[in-house]
Amino acid sequence: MNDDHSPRTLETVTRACRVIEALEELGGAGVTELADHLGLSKSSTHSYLATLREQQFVVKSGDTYELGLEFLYLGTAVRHNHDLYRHGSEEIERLADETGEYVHLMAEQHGLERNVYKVAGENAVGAEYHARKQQRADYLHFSSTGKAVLAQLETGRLERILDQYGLVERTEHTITDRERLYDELQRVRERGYAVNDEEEIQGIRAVGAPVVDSDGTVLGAVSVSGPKSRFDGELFNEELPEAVIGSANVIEANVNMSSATRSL
Amino acid sequence: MNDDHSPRTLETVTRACRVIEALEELGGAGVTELADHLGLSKSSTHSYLATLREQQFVVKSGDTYELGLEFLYLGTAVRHNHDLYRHGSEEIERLADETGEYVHLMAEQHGLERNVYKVAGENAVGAEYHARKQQRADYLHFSSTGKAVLAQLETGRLERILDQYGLVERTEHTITDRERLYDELQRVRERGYAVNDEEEIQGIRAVGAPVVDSDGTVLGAVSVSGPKSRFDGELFNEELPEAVIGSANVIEANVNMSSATRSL
DNA sequence: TTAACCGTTCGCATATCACGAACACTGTTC
DNA sequence: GAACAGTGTTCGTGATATGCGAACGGTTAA
Repeated sequence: MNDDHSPRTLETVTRACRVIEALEELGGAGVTELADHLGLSKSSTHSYLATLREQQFVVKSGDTYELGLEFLYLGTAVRHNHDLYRHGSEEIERLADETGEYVHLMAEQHGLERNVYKVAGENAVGAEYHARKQQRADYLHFSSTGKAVLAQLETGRLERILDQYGLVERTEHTITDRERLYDELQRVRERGYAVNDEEEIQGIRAVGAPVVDSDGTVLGAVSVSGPKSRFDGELFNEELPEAVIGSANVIEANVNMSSATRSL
Repeated sequence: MNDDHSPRTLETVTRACRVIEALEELGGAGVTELADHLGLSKSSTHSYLATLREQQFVVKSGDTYELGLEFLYLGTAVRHNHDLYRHGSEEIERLADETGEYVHLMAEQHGLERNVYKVAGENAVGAEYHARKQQRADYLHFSSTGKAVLAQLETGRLERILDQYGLVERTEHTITDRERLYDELQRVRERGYAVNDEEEIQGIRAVGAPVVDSDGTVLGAVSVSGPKSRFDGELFNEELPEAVIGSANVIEANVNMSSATRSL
């Protein structure tokens, strides 16, 4: 049950991945700049860039190398193959229409939260929040979707994730105590939805519900988020939870329907 | 002026790229399946997958490996960094509203056409066309955007691209003769826009205009496409060309404005 | 029970990659 | 106008990381 005997990995591939990430972070770079950034020699860095370019993963304009549109292609392909997007995008759009707020569809990968799809409702606010959610990947313990997912994991995996990443404090409201988090997750399981009360960003609240497979594995979670001023009272405690859980259930139904027809 | 002395390239990186592409094509795969597909040994294939997984580029569910959401992140990052998207997305949306048809924003990379952004107008039709445009990358010589771009390239680059890829026939209307293409490109330059008259897909016409930098380099092209039945007469010969050129000009202005302010 | 599949691990031989030094080119500086 | 400090690029070499095959552990089917 333990997948820990770290398998043999290829340094050359690892370095290639770091080159790609660095190009993204820097928004394109020259050979020398990249070499410094990665701690590689200029000549080696050049070889990596030349290879990625030959494979059309990277383009060169003038003397700077950038990630190519191949990544956009791969990204949309990944999204379209993802169960949550295939069976959830329409429902997410509907929910954004209904609530008028920001709606997110997230999945967990490698113990971190990844954005699958997001839609801004008519009254959706929060340029800052929007930008924050643009992050590569983020921790699970301070978002409504993250907590909704964590609450569904078997304790073994939960603990391994917490061990690996810890409970980083993002705002003063972030839960940083392990026992408090366990209590919180218990409440999430009881209520069927999770809440983010300014734990990720000051002034922003969110309500999230997990999307669970028919075999009980979590696929991810749906959330609605908005300003604290608006997210209050009956809306925050009843209407939104109901709406979010409803959407999650619709998506679950779509997923299960499709997997049922697939096995005919 | 010749960049041809093919530089030294890293086989390990090339193979990693092929693994990624194969995972995309197959929509996820097991070790043995991938090894067969790539002509590598099982053990080597495993090492590649293990490395890509460690770098969080790949996820493993059960016994099948799939591309991770990292690619979606990288893809949207690439799009948001792309000049055409930054300064063109709004205009493209406006054009889709105005015409009610399918609108595309494309760029050339490595001599092929890459989709940057697309918006479906209200009456937009063509599921097939839509799917076709989902392609990884396509040739330049049979699309309106592709021809608009080709018409702006210096003859050296143009010839190198044609030498590399040839004039593949996609439909019976595709231009497969070099001289005829040169004539066509000359007309494109004279009129300021390019036409695709069922050269890519039967029954689909399109009008495209290039987006050119202030130093004269092509950034890409805009197009409007739709069914032959509707794309006819005054609309096809005057209104749409005017609209498409207008949009291209707006995007050019945005791009130049931004590069002007940047150099202060 | 056996057999035929998986995915994974490991040792070994060899091909591959990292480095530094040199090159070509550009723009700057004095 | 010449020397210089920056680029990006090429190439030879030695150290080592990688590819392979064989074997292992597991699951499913016969």
